[in-house]
Amino acid sequence: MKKLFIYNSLTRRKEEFISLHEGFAGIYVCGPTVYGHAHLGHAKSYISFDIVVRFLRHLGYKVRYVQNITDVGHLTDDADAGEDKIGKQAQSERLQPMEIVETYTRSFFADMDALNVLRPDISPRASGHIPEQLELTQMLLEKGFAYEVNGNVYFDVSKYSAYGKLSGRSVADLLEGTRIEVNTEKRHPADFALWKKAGPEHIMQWNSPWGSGFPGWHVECSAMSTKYLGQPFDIHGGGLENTFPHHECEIAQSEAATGKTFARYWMHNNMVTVNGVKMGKSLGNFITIHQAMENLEPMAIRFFILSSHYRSPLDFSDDALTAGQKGFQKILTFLRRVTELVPATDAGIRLEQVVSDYQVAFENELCDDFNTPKALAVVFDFIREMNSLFDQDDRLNPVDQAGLINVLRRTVGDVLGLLPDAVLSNKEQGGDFSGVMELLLELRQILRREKNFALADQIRQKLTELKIEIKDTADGSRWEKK
RNA sequence: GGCGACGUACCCAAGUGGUAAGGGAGAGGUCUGCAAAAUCUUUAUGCGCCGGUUCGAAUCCGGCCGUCGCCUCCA
Repeated sequence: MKKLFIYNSLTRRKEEFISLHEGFAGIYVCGPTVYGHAHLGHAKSYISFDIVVRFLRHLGYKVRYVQNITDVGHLTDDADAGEDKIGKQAQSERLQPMEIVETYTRSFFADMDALNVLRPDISPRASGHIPEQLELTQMLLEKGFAYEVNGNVYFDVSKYSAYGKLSGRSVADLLEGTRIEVNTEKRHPADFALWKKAGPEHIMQWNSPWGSGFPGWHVECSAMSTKYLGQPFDIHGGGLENTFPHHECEIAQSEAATGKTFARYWMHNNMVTVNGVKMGKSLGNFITIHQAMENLEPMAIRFFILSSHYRSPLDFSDDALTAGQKGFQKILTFLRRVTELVPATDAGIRLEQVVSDYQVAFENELCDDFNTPKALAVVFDFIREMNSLFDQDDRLNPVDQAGLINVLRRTVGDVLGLLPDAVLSNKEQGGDFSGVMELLLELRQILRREKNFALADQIRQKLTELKIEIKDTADGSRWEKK
């Protein structure tokens, strides 16, 4: 198996990835809180981790990918004063919380499907794992890492000396200049809730040894990740903005409770900005994936996201997106060209070596912390080389043609996920009116032969307006739906 | 105020010590009746600014300027 290097946020270094169990990889990624439609930030995050999963599989790992659905406990505000996001949305839409959860969970998966993000193997819901969360909380109480006050249970940060090891903060720093309001119940302002007492206004609440309530947000990820992946497990992923406090708290809870390492490699993807400014719920400038897909095809969005590294911030601007759209189109055009080349057994050149070199180069880039921009550069270099070759001699051995199509499907398709069936079938010739198109092209050939270019160009122009592009080549005309 | 990133051509974006990938846009050539597609050439003696280390720095160190993130909900 090839050596894969991953930047580990915990050590702030690239490290060789060595999975806990040879040939297997367990990965947990913080999933969405389903109280609204997914936005471009989700797209970047889940596409980034989709690449991780796809590439691990490509390398031969058997991957178990767990990504939670947060449907309870995530508050709108400071952990002591806020409302439950789901509950709040339920009130404003006058629906049951679980209706909200269903609606936005389905919406989330629909968007992810459109972006060709593979579904996780397990999508556990927080509300479906209350016992596991209670158990972890209980364990922390028993071991003295937590304390109960008035039906609330808090993690005692002062008992866990490693608190801050992921985010590089010290508990002392947290006291200075902090915006955490002092809650008299808590022994230390940095202590965080494992279990919250629920007032009557809370629709979602469960019985617990400390009265009726609901779990704190951080505890779900600790409980569900280790339930399905064990502890320790290989990779924990999430958005950079969750490094603190969310991930820091996950580590504290899990490692304090069991005395074992929680996750071995931490991966954080960077944020999305829109025209240079942060895309934030509070700023009201966030673009949903659904909105973005009104103007752009999903694969153009995916291509654009992959054209920058996952640890770099990405700015969505019209110019950049247009460039992405065109770049992606170039790959499709090439794939079509290869598919349409007429195989010739007497082809002089064999491509086995160059195809295999290409695949190795492609893999090498991704082995370096999933460097998708470089991998794409390898793809484009290869395309240029092949195009140049076919411009001189378009005879291609059938074995090479199959090999070429295969390697593109494996790399651009299976690993980068840029060739979903929808794209391939959409771009294929045929369809109900292909006969009509052929007739039209034939007539146009006659016009051109008679040098009636005015009329021939008019037909081409009209078709262009109908999103059908005509290309006149030496062997005749071709058409393509745009 | 604390912690942390980043600043590369007209735009996007790789590159962490050895002499600036890739995509888009622009210019010119090939092909074409013309387009489109493809292809070739070309567009940063320079990588925010100023110092330093080094035979050699976009890459390391220090200072400054600027942008952004986290510390409060966010992927």
